[in-house]
Amino acid sequence: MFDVPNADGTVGKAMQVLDQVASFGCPVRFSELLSDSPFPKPTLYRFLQTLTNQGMLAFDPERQTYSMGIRLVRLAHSAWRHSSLVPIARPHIESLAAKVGEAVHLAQFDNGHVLFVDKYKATDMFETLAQAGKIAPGYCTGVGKAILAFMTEAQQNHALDQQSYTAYTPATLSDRAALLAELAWIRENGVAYDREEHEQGIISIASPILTSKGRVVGAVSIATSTNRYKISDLKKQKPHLVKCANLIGTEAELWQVPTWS
Amino acid sequence: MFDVPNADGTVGKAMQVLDQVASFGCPVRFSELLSDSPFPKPTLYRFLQTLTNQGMLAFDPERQTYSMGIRLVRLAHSAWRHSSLVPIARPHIESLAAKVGEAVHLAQFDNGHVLFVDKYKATDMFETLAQAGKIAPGYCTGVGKAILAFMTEAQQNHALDQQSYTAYTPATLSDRAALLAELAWIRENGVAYDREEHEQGIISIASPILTSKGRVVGAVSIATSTNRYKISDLKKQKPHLVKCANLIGTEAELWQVPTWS
DNA sequence: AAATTGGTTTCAAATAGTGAAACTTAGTTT
DNA sequence: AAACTAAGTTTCACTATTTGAAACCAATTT
Repeated sequence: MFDVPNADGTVGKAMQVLDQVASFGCPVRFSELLSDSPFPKPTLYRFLQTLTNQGMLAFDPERQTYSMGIRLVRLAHSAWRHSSLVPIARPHIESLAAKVGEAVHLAQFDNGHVLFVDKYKATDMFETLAQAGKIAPGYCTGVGKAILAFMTEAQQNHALDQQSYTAYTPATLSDRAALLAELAWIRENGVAYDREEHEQGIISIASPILTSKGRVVGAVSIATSTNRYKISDLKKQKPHLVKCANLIGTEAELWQVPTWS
Repeated sequence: MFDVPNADGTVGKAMQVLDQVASFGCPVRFSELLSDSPFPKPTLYRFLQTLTNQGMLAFDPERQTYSMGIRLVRLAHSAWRHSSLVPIARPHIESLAAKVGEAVHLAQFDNGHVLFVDKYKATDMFETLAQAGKIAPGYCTGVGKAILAFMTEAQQNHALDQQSYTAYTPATLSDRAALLAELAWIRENGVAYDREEHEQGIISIASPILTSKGRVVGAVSIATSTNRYKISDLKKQKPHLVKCANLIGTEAELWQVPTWS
């Protein structure tokens, strides 16, 4: 007998509210949230109060709007430094970027989405901060497909249910069957290609990062523009990319936390 | 009649658990958390489960440890971009840094602590990411004192209660009375100085960022080392610093959210 | 002055959280 | 190998918290 999906009690609902505010991507008024909320007025109201009290949301009394709270920045700092692959992967990412001279991305999976946790572009260092934390869909990015292909069946099913299959470009795999076929191919081949499936003119090659027990923990990719390279050029980078991913994978396992200032 | 401080119900407790995990700063086992937790075993256990389910924590099944979850990175990205002063302040911070040739910091207040949300050092851009999200005490940093001095009395009292008054250096103002006197001076003077109160050899001048209604929303500082400059040199930068803070303050007010990529 | 909209508070009913104790592994020790 | 121990998980009756319909309180608008 099934009970409703997975509400995770009061805390789960509060996190749902957090996500909702985040999804607006800008300061938002109570009534705007209410009109798009599964919760009744007083319930939503109390959640907003509690979360604001807690610093997870910020309330602008002049404008009467809610936005994401500053406490999240502190907590995420911790996440970024200790839980993500960033500290381990950094040096490998950098040297790969130096070697191939193209943008290298590091991504992890979060609730059906690909979350970019680091980005290294040989030419400019500036975008990094703005990029870390960005999300992209799983089904139509190199890193996304690389991760999906190596999930356990249960994880994969769950994740595939969460995809929207929007056709961003003519090349997008826009249904589950097409994606499943592609994933099978990726699993055999070891790496995934993004053939302008998410953005016109952008292609990439991505490799999953696996622990020795075969658990996927993320993916690395080399991304470039069709102006400069073709998929066949990216294929040549496969050995470098895979080596980099393997290094990160094995190190992630041995990892003992550093006291990294 | 007082009831217990401010627990904010179940959600508040869950956030307390989140903070506790963050405070370890490294992957941590259930028993380590338990031995330092106000909650009984099953209660803590359930919170950890829920938070992990929600992606606010990450559980490493191989090592059986908890660390901060990747979902926080996504949420904080939103916070950093939309709720913090960063997007408004960036250009002003950069030009100030270029003008004075020293490190410029942008900070906001979070639960008694100073939280650095951006840092610009003319010479290297690299530290920025590692620095954003870092925290420091309020009572012994330039930015901290600048913010404290301009809070409402209620906010200030609350914040002063949260300070530890640890004497990091001989110059630290290590009790509430001394700090209060200093804050009065700062309020008159408009800017705060850090005379090696937090770290030996590091001094700074900091200005609060105020809205037109006089609400403090953060602070900017110019920080340098005693090897290069003295407090009297920093005093000369006061007009530049204050101008920068004012620009940020007025813009923060007019701010209409951008659809910033 | 009446009506509407946006935000806040009340309060009894219902639900979800609590934690002592019991249980299950996995790892030691005798 | 049996007996002990420590770490993690589950149960279940008890209780505290959450819930949301309805009422209330500004501000605006008509």
